[in-house]
Amino acid sequence: MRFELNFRSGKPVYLQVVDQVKAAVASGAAKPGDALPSIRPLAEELRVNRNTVAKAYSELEHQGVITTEAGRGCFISAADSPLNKDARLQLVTEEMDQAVVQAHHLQIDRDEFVRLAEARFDAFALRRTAMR
Amino acid sequence: MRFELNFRSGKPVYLQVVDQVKAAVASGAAKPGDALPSIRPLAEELRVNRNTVAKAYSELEHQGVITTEAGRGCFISAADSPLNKDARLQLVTEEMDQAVVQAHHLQIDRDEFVRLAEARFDAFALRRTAMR
Amino acid sequence: MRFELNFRSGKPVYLQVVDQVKAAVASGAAKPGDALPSIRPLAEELRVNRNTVAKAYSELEHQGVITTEAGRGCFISAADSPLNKDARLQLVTEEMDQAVVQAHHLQIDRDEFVRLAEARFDAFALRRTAMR
Amino acid sequence: MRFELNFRSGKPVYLQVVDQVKAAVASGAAKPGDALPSIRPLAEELRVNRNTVAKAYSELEHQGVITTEAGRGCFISAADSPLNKDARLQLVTEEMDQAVVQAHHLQIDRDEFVRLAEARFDAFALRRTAMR
DNA sequence: GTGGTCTAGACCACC
DNA sequence: GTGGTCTAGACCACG
Repeated sequence: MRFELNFRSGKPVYLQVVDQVKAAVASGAAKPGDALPSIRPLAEELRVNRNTVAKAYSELEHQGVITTEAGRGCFISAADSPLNKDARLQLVTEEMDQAVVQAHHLQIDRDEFVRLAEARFDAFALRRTAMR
Repeated sequence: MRFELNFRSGKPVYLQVVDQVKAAVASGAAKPGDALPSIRPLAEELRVNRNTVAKAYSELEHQGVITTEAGRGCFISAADSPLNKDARLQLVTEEMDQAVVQAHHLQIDRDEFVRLAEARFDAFALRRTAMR
Repeated sequence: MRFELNFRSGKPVYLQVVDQVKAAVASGAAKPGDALPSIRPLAEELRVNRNTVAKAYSELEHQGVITTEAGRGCFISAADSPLNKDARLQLVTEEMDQAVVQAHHLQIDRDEFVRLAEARFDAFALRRTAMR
Repeated sequence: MRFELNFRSGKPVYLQVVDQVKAAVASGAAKPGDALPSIRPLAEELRVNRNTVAKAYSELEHQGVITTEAGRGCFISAADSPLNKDARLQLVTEEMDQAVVQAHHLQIDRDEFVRLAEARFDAFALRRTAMR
């Protein structure tokens, strides 16, 4: 599982982690029983404080998304069925709408906007394969 | 103009107001010249402090979305960002990246993502012309 | 960095701080990368509320003069305004007009005024190179 | 006596009037015994509230710069000797420095800055002759 | 320790 | 009535 953090978005980092784990579960990419990265290495990789990762995991446990087993690690709990395609598209649509709104205020036209969508998607895909 | 606040999302309240005003403008629900709700009554309606609404409006003014006239009120301004092209693209890229991250975690593929970008851009453009 | 506040000038305190930081940068006394005083100690030293200093720093960040890193501090940023040329000229024009008004009321003629513009611009440029 | 107001400077309007009257006295352009415009017409001309002009005049009276004679009007009091040239240049220099600082942050070069000084001085001079 | 958000309530400038 | 500035003091996110 890979996390993408944006330190400038104003959204608390621990919530970004929470939301990304929940998204992975919702899509079926993370399945019940899968292990999450342990706190210390993940904190180092993300360059955030251990407390921040711990808070995210604690919140996830509180929401019933994961269970922590002392000394062993954190695991995805037996969870709700993953969301169907429409529901997942709906969640991405909410993010996309934010980008559309920003584009309107900054006078970015349709061509540029679509080119940007392609370019950024490809840039992320490339980074992922490169890290394998 | 109707606002929907979520006090438990972790997203700052003033930013929720900012985003909702920007969305209203981008969707054509608010047009240049329209008056925004006055700070004090809106704060009461939303059950937040006056300063919180003031901070949202101040941020909107910094972003060039509204203009405030002391003693008169706040108004939607004619869209015309004073930022240069690079800065504008950079800001839209940041929003787009959030959608890309969400798409990856929810296993939305490239084709669907680009189709979504086109569809949402067109949806907003259509609503704006319909409101005219 | 030393600040001189005048509480009876009618000029908002936070704007006095903003202008003095900008002046320090323009004169070379503060260089890109330099840390600004932390908000709390500075507020104490200036005998103003913490929020007032925070507002000044927030304004400076909006203007691109500094960058703030939550939990670390505030730093002078590399000068590179994201505004387009028209907007930049417009802002300088507003400052220049205040000098012109003052000059007219104090009966400074055109030649003296232009010589003053050259002399002060050069004085700042010289100080910046000397501080390097 | 002509006033130039800047509603966007953040400086209270009444203080702008106060400072401009004091500048005219300091330069010798306004002499003891000279009448100031009466409150109501001036407020109309400047498009500000009568209270704002009244407050400026009250402040000037408090500072001993003018005297008001009920039913007759406001007059420059017997005043300090007007400032000499150097002192007046010093006052304009303070304003000019603000413009230089702004120019530095907005990457306006020397040529543009000097051209701007000439252009704005001429623009004001032109407006004044046109209104005669 | 750093900066960020929010509240409660004061006073000011302006219409 | 409008928005703007400032204070005092709380809690949060982060290192």
